[in-house]
Order: sequence, then structure tokens, then C-alpha cells
Amino acid sequence: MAGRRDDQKGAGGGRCNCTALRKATRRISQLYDTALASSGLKSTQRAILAQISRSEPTTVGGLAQALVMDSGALAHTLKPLERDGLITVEVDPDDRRSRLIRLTADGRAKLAATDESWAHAQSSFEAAFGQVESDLLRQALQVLISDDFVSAFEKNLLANRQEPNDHDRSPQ
Amino acid sequence: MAGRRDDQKGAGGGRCNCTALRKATRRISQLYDTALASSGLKSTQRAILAQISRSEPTTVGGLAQALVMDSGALAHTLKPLERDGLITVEVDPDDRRSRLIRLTADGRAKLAATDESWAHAQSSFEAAFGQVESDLLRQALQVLISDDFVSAFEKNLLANRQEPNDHDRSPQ
DNA sequence: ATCAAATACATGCATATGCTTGCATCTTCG
DNA sequence: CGAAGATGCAAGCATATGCATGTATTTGAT
Repeated sequence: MAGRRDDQKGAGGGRCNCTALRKATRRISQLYDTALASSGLKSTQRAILAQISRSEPTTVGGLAQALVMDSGALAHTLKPLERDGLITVEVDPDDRRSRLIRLTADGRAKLAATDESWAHAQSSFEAAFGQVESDLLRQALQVLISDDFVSAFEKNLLANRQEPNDHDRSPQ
Repeated sequence: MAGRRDDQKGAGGGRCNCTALRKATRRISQLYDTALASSGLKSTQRAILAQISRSEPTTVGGLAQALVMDSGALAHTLKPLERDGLITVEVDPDDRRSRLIRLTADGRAKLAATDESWAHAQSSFEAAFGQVESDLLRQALQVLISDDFVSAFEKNLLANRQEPNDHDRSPQ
């Protein structure tokens, strides 16, 4: 028990679920990114291209919802992909407010080119973490992004806001 | 097997562990940020202040390791906090390469002020996701950021890189 | 004491994200 | 048809992050 300033490393340093998620995401993203490095795509970009390929053509809003991100943020993120000719963004003739997003031939090729690297990262993850554990983790994460979870969270948050204590809400 | 294009939404849209983590992190960060909004701190900033308070004084490198982030990135992220007078960053007299990071009185007060909001978010999360499930999730995420996991992942990645197939590595 | 190697950061560059605001485009209702 | 309200984005602003490179220091070996 000598020199101990960094002991919280063992203690996990706090038990905030949000922080725990962010830490894990940083680490895993880095691992996947390293695996994808040679392909020239980041894990985030691959995720976007993959999502587009699964629901092509799609819109900014639809994509944002599928990826659980802000549409404004997504609009920014799409720029590099469009600039690099991996996707096309055009006004939807049926609703000129919307944009139709599609993969270009290059985009499709790029995505295909990353398949193998991605599969390696994914299988490495599952070999290290366990197949069953990986499935359970994804299921848990899936719950977190479900509408039900969000509703329940917000409901609890509101309830708590009223009475920090615990002795029921005054009927008043 | 009717209407098929957007079904992946129900299917989770791909099974990339990295993407699943990112999605969940975005959502949960948003929920925690909303809960912390009134305090003026983002969940990321609170996480940093909290970590500093747990190992004060600390260094850029130590903090980066504890938060599982790049020290360069952390240096950037500390700027706003320093600018707002929540932390101080000074050269370590014992090793002038290092910086000693500390909370200011304001920083400590700000952190304390967010305690209640954070607790509400945290308890709302656990009420919605389940106490046991929450603990298990944090444990799982804890494993993902462990050195053992990273080592195992990289070992598998390297092995895979050699032979995409599965028929063992030649004893050479 | 010196110089090469290792450290600990700081910076610049690029992407990632969220929020707010403003614009263009539907929709709806009278 | 015309105006109010709802939608779908784009752009600006600010923080979050990672990586590569440059700089200041400390260490280690000679």
C-alpha cells in the first residue's frame, strides 16, 4: 500500500453509467479503428455507410434516428463522406425538404473493402469478451436506446425532480 | 417476409459491438446531459472534475489514463474548464514536464452542485434499467477497458490477420 | 558533464456530436 | 388560394476526441 495516488484505477473511478459507457466506447472505438485503419475508414464512417446500405435510399433524419444521433451532427459528418465521393446527397423530388442519401459505387466498394477488417475486429472482440457475453451486451445496449427505456428514464427523472427525498409526492 | 427495407431498425441495424456502444453512449449522454443541463456542466466535464477530485492533484497523463482517453484530446478538453476557472493547471515543480491539475474552489463547488442532478440521472437510469442489470453492465464495460481485454483483443486480431481462414498457424 | 533515448505535454488538423437558429418546403385550415 | 404551423435540413458555434508532430525535461549511459 505504498505510493497510491492512482488507486481509483482499480476501483473503477466512480460508478457513473454514462461515464462507464463513454470510457468503453473510446477504447473499443480505438480498437476497431486500428483494425480498420488500413482501409481508410473510421469505425464511425463505416457504421454510417453500413446503415445507408441497409436502408438505401434514406434521409438525413432517418439515418440520424437509426444511428441514434442528432440530425445536425449527422449532416456535418456526412460532408467528408460526400466530399470523398462515397455517398450522394440529393433533394428528394417527392419532398424537397428531404435529402435522399445513397452510396456511390465507390462507397459500396469501400464498404465492402472494410468488411474483412471489420469482421476481424468483431471476431477478436467476441473471442476476447465471449460470444454469449457479447450478445448479452449488445442486447443490453439495445435496450438503452429503446423508446421504452428513454420513457422510463424520463419518467423517473421527472418524479425525482419533484421530491429529492423518497416519501411519496404530496397529494396536493 | 413482407416490406423489408427498414426492418433493421427492429433488428438493431447491424451487430457491430462498437457501433452498438456508440449508439448507446450517444443516447445515455444526452439523457444525463439533459439532467445536468441546469448546472451548466456536460456529463463529460463532470466526469473529468469528478475524476480529478478523486485523485487530486493529478496529471494530464494520469487523468487521460483514468478516463481512457488520449492525452492530447484531454489537453484540449481541459481548456474550457481552466478558462472557466474550475481547475488549475500548473507545472509540476518536481518534474517540469508534468502538469499538476487541481480543482479550484469554484470547481469543487460546481461539482458539488451537480451531485444532486447526477444522482437523479443515475437513479433514473437504474430504476429504468434495473439495479442488477446496471451493475452487470458497468462490470462488463469495466472488463472492456481492462488491459486483459485489450491484450486478448489485439492477440486475436493479429492471429486473424495472418490467416483469415481458421486452419491453425503453421508450427513453422 | 554530455548526448541519446524516453517522457509528458502542447498544438494543429480532422472528424464527431449536440444545440440553436434560420430557411425552404409541406400541410392544414379557413 | 393564402397564412399559420409543422417538418427536414443547413450552418454556425462549442465541445469532444484521436493522431501526428514539435518542444521541453528528465533519465541513462558513456
